[in-house]
Amino acid sequence: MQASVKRLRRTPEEARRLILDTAQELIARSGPEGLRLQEIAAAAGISHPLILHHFGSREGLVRALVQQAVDELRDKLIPAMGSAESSLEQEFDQVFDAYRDGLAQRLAWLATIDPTGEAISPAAVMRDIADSLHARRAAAAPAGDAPDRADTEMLVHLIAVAAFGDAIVGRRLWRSAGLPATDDTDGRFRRWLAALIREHSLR
Amino acid sequence: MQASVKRLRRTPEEARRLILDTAQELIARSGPEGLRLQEIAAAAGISHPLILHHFGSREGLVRALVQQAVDELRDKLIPAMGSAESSLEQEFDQVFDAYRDGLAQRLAWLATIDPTGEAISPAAVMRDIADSLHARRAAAAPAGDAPDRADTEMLVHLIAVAAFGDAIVGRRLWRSAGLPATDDTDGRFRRWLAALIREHSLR
DNA sequence: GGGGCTGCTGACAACAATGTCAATATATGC
DNA sequence: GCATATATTGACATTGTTGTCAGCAGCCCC
Repeated sequence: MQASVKRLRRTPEEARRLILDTAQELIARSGPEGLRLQEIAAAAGISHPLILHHFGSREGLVRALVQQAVDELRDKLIPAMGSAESSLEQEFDQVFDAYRDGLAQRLAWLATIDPTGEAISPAAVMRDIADSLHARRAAAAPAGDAPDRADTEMLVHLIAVAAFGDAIVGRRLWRSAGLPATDDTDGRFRRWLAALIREHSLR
Repeated sequence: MQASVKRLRRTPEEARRLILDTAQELIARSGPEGLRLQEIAAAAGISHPLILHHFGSREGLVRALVQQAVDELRDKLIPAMGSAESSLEQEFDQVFDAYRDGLAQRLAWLATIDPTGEAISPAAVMRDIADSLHARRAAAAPAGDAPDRADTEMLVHLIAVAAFGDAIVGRRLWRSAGLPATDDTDGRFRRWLAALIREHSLR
């Protein structure tokens, strides 16, 4: 009666991709707290030992997940803050939007798993970004009045931590301030911050 | 042989306090991921059913934990940002330090447990803080040039999200920027941000 | 000092989670 | 076609975790 379903055979890369993507969807929906192999397997339409086959253990899967989150952030942040053409406001939208779809939550999860930050190699993402931005600021500045390199580093840090914090507790804080937790409020904050930065850059 | 140890009998408040405090220590040390009733009980020197007796279920304990984290943040933030006497730099130190000892991690944990922010009542902490700060700014401003209320709200939001984000991913970002992840770097960032705010407030 | 309220515990129940293993199916190379 | 490699699975083992329950033990009150 039941037509025996043909068993799929993926390449290892496809299988790993499928598992990681499904796990991320589940995390984005209900948080990393209740991440179970069975649940991932059911959502992906596979059996749970397959996950162990490809990642060795649950911990191996978690490592791959956080590593992917870090990579994803890097791949979004570099084009967002590195492009020379877009306006500051557009850049801010890109940076703030980079944390959407649960990426900020995954990074926060990483922070609770690995508080010291030793397990995951940070790479030199922030340095690259600071380099790029500093070159632009130097080019835009009037001759003989190049901005301080340290100033640029602080600026990059501020934007990074503010966007991250906003993604995680922003909406909560707006409600606590009596303001509507809407896209409009989010946008007003971004524009206000952009204006603050611009005002600072112009001295 | 074994002298039968006298069994302690606490008041319900004492018992709850003991359990919550030990749980927080464990979270601060190894993250909320591996928070087990048995483990808390062992660390507190009690039996694990006692936790269930006082909190009903594991979920009840978690609710109490996050509620306490929110309360703790409020109790630290209001005096930090509300005091009229201290300098901006001192205020910043207080705000940034408020997130120490794993409080930021606990709040991030709350964010992953309750992403929408409905479960925990936010109270009007941010509004109170904004009120207080706005009154100060209005008093300090020259007559007829009162600062915008919306501007103060944005400012409070910026400081809150930046301090929060810095507490969680700050050290990681500094390393990624090629800077030392030390108290000195933290302090330089705080002072830089204070200068930025001051510069803005003065128009 | 005796009785009752209830904080507290040990033992157990029930279940869920990760991990193991032998067996099967599918693609690839010859 | 046949053999080999390995992705995949069902069944099972093991361990750990939450939750239940009956009974013990301090403390208060009379």
